Amino acid sequence: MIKITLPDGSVRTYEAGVTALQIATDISAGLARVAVSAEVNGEVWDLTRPIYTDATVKILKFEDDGGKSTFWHSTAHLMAEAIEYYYPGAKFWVGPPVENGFYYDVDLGGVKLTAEDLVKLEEKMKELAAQDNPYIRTEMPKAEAVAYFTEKGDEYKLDLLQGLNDGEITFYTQGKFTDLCRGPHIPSTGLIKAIKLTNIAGAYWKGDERNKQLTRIYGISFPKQQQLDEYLKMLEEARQRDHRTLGRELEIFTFDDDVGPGLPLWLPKGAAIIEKLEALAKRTEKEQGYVRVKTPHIARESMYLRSGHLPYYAESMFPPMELDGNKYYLKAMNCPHHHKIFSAVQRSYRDLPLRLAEYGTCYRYEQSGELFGLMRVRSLQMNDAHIYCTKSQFEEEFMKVNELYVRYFKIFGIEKYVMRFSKHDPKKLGQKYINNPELWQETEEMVRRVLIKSNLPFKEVADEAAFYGPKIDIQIWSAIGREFTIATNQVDFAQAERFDLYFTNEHNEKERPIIIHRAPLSTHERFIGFLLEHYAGKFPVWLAPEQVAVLPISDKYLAYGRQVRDTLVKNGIDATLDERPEKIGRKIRDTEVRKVPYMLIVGEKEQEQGTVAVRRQGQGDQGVKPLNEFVEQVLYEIREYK
RNA sequence: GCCGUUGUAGCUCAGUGGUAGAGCACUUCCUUGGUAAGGAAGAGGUCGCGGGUUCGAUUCCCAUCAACGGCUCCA
Repeated sequence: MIKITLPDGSVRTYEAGVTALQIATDISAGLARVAVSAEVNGEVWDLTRPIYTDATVKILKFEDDGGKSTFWHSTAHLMAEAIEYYYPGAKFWVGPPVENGFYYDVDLGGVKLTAEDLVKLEEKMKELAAQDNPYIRTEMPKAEAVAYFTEKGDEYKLDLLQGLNDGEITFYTQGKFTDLCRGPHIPSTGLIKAIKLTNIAGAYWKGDERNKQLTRIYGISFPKQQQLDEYLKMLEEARQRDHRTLGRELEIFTFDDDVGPGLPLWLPKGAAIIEKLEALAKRTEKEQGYVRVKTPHIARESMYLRSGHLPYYAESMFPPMELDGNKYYLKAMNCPHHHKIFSAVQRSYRDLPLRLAEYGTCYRYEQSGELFGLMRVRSLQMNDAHIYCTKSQFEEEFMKVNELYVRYFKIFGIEKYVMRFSKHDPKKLGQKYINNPELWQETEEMVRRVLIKSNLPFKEVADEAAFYGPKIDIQIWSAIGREFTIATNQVDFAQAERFDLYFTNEHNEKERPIIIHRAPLSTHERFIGFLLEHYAGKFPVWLAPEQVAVLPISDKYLAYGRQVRDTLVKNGIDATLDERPEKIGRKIRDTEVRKVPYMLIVGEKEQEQGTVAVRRQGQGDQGVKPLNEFVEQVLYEIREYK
């Protein structure tokens, strides 16, 4: 007999070999019906796998994390069965669950799938699901498995087998499909009630671009049709929130073929947002002891050879232009220019830390397939600054930059982000990273110390550092779920030497500064792209390109409307006047759609009393108040970043 | 860069081997209306660009550019 401990702490006794499904049935028939897998001693198991020892068991439903991945992984197998039915020679690589659904990478031997094929596969899957075939787990010795796939001529599964040992090789069969798989799986296909194959894409085998490209089919499935409907609705809402859609609708930015891919044009409203962001950054940086500089957009090749960027970055820089026998590059980063400013003047330890800030415009030749709205572009303006400090000042400076993120993120209400401590990979020293193992270790230790001291949650990731040092990246997600680095704080122990940067220390000796590269507000492009989605286009008052719209009831009150608008503008508020001969309902609607935070409705009463009828976007009528009171209120909100 | 899909009016999208349509937006006129769409008329496209097939291509084929979904790469 064995003891089974359930999540509520209760213990039940069973014969050895009991399955989680039997336990679930004992708890309730309803639970057994919706159970998809079970967590046995912390591992996710098949419901039908016998348990022979004492264990803690948690029955997983679809809604549980482990449950979803089991469910989706099983659906991937179901899809594979359908693929094998229509494309008998198909060879399968891996079919894991992902955040939303699953995919399977498959070699179809040159067959190209169309959207109609997906529908066809989907129908077949539904048919196979309805057969309610059980997923049957079998173990197999390695030699036997190798023989099986050798005969089948399946190099992909043979490759997978290489990494496995005897005793850990299991197969799963449902219906006519058998796959090498670690599992676990749901008990049978009948649980899968709703299926949607979402798209087809190419994916390099093992994620290496030198390898063959396999066909990847993405899909998602649910135990109930209603859940699929809700999911599709959510996708549609995300699409509405997409910054590319909002950017067009709200006239923030545009692209044009004649200008070129990845080169955004900022429309007046986009430019207005930029100005407000810069005002925030400049004011904050001034408070924190930064000084501003300006540098050209191009520089000679020699500077990028000196900085060490060319060997690492040449591919992602625009090709050089030749002038008088010299090569000039469009700058892809501001740091070398700033280093030159550091060395332009003799520096003493008394000058440090020196914090050089610039909203520099950079150009990066991103691969064409990488471009993505404003989030990934070829011309970008960075909230850039370089801090030159002594080793003993480093921790404090680095910490201050981290505090700056927190301060900014609070203003923008950014809560969903991950701080990533990006380290180097020792195997790539001398290739991707400057070859100086001791300094890597030392600086990574310094960064870790600061992070722990700042009490900020972070995760460490190898092989994500800059070539010149470790960094902290702040990761966010776009509306459609893509991950981006929104801000970065980097240590640079390499360039000071390359540029022969030094200051005179208190012992009258030359000493190298440590450099911090930081961009807490990212680039205008990525940050505004992110903010558009974050606010769903409804910018807070301080940041809105059009803060107040004055809407006269009819043109009899246009003169008063002008007076109100002019008063607002004189106070530095971005206000417009709707002079169209439209009805007030129409004016309100159009202004609501533009997502202008405040509407002031003015008619006879307001004109007589010197008041305005305030309407808040998305919230409706806020009542009447004197104009000067409203002005004070808006100025307060702007000042407080509300 | 690679795989796949798409490309018709400012936007969203119909449509066809015989040189094109809708809604919204735009312009003009009428309406002067108190909290999310008043009415009428009009203008606007060499159907992404370049070749080919054809008596004739926006439609079929090829190439190219761009966008989109992934992969690889990065703020």
